[in-house]
Amino acid sequence: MRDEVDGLVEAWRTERPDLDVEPLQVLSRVSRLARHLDRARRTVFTEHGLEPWEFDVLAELRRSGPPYEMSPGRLLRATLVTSGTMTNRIDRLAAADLVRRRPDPADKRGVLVRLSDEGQKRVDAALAALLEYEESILGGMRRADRERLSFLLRSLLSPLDESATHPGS
Amino acid sequence: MRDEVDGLVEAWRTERPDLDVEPLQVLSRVSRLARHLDRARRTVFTEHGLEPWEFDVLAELRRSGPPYEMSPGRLLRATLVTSGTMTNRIDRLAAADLVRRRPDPADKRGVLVRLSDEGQKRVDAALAALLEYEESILGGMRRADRERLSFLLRSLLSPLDESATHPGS
DNA sequence: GGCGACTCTCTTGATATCAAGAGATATGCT
DNA sequence: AGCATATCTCTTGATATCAAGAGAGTCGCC
Repeated sequence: MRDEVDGLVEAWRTERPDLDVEPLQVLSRVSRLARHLDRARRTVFTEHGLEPWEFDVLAELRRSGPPYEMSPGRLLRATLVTSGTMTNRIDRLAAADLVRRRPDPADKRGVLVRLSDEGQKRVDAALAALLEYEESILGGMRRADRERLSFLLRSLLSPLDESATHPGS
Repeated sequence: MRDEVDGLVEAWRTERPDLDVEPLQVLSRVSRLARHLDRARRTVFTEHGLEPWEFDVLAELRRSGPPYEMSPGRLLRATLVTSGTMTNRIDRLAAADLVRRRPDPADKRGVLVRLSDEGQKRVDAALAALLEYEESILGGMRRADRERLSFLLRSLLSPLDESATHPGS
């Protein structure tokens, strides 16, 4: 079994024998795997009439539970985009009738974004398709290995999530 | 130990109890970790006067070994960008004197792109800084766990690399 | 109660990317 | 040899994103 990263590491070891490139064995694989997943997700979502960014926003609303309604501000913080980007996204989602905007009765500065019935249908279908695809990627991996992998990845991710969530350092 | 993905999975389990969202435990962590790594890489490279895309191109040349020279076509295939993007990148790298363009003596259609001395200095320094950062991320992880993680990630990545490298399916 | 600082959404201008195609040279088949 | 096809780099037009800031409304402190 061999992948692109084995070649990458080998090339660096030849060109930079003075450096310890061992961390690439783990972290380059994470990056490359994520790139493949992005491409595949785009394909899966396209089959369900959604762009990846559309899924991101709709899924955030869907996960929040009934009444599937949030402020743009909360949405942009959850999806890590800027306010200009979120305005643009909501405009296009509303034009496609996947969400609806209404004034926030409690704060006249604000609006609320609510998932439409069609939006919920689409995001529910897209999630099912995504999981089906992801299951096929994980394919033969045994349950014990999946859990081991989740555990190890969590140990890397958890400190990073901490520092991103509490940016006060 | 808890991360954002634990919350994500919990929310989906509440809202979609009919679906098995277990694959997210592995693959959402891969995606989120990659996003953190991208941000951090940007920071590290900026400290060395390079954009991430500049590092990608310069590193590709550096890894190819002396004389650190490749065609734009080979570069764009290695970095997975389109030809228009690569032309733009080479323009800017040449303007910054990190690479030089010259006509290919063997093929009058083509040009060759060669790493300049300054380009090599920059990419060498940036790689060292990147590895230092990556080592700090891996921090306390034991060698045996790193190897286990590499092995499991390779088993996921290898089939995907195959299908991307040989697109004839 | 009134004023200043803060928060929220949306707008503007600039940038990097991609998809599609143009123009020039090379290659192979008859 | 000659012509069609393939290959290579670069150009064009459209799009999504971000950074910075504008305008409207809210909240707290004096």
